[in-house]
Amino acid sequence: MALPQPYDPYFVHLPPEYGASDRNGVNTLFVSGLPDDVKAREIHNLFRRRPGFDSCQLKYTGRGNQVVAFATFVNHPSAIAALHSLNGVKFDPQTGSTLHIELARSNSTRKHKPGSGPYVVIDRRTKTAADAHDNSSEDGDSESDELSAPNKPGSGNKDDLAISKSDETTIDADNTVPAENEQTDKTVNGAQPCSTLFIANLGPNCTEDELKQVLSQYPGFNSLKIRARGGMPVAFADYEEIEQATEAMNALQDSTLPSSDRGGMHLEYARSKMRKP
DNA sequence: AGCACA
Repeated sequence: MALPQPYDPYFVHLPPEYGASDRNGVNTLFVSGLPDDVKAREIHNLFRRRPGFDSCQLKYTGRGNQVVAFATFVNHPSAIAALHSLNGVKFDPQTGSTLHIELARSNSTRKHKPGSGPYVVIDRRTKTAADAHDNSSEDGDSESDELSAPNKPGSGNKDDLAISKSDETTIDADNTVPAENEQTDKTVNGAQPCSTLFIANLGPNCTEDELKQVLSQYPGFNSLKIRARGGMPVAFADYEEIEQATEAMNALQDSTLPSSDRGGMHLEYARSKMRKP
C-alpha cells in the first residue's frame, strides 16, 4: 500500500529499455531469526507462494549456530510485498522465534538450472565463534576449509552447541556479505516485468475460451488474445497489475491444458503491454 | 524458442 510509485492511469508503461531493474533497488531479502535446525526446504516453502518469488538460499553463517537465508524476487516491489507479509511472523511456535526480514545489501540473482534444486545451501559452520580472526573477504564459496573439524549438516551431528544463545538476539546486517554468489545484477531471465503475459507451447487446438477460463481464475485478469503465427498458437494475457500477472505466471507455469498435446504451457512477461481493448 | 495489437 505504501509503494513509492504513484499510479497514474494515463501514464504510459515504460518500454523495456527503461526497465530500471538495475537501479530500482534490491530484489533480495535477508532473513534472520531462524532456528538453527532450519532446513532449506522450509525457507523455500515459506517464500514459494509469494508473488514474484524466484529462488532462495540458506546459509549457515558459522557464527554460533545462527542461520540466515536470502530470498530473491523478480523485482523490488514483490520483494517488498513479501517482506511486509512475512516479517515478524512466528516461524517456530515451540521457541516462539519470529522472522526478521529486511532487504539484503545486494541482489543475489541466480538462475536455477533444471539440474540444480530450487534452493541452495551454503555451509560455513566449520569454524566455531572462537575463531574470530578469519579473513572474511578472501574466503570464497568453496568448502575447502580443513581447518578444524568439518561438520556436515544432515549427518546427524548437531552437538556443536558449545556456544549458548547469549549472542545478540537478532542478527545484525553486518555479516550479510553474500558476495560469494553475487553477480553484477542483471535482469531476471532477461525479461522485464510486465502486466501482460506471453504464453507459448500451447497445443495446436488450444482455444481462446479454454485459456481464458484458466487465466481468469487469477485476480486482475483483463483480456486474452491468441495469435497463430504460422504454426503454433501463442497468446497474450493482460492483467491489471504486474504483481497479478506475476502471480498468474508463477501459478500456471508449465501447467498442461486439456487440449495440449505437448508439455505444459510456458509463460513469460510480454515485451510490451497489451493495448487497451 | 516462438512476442501482437496500435
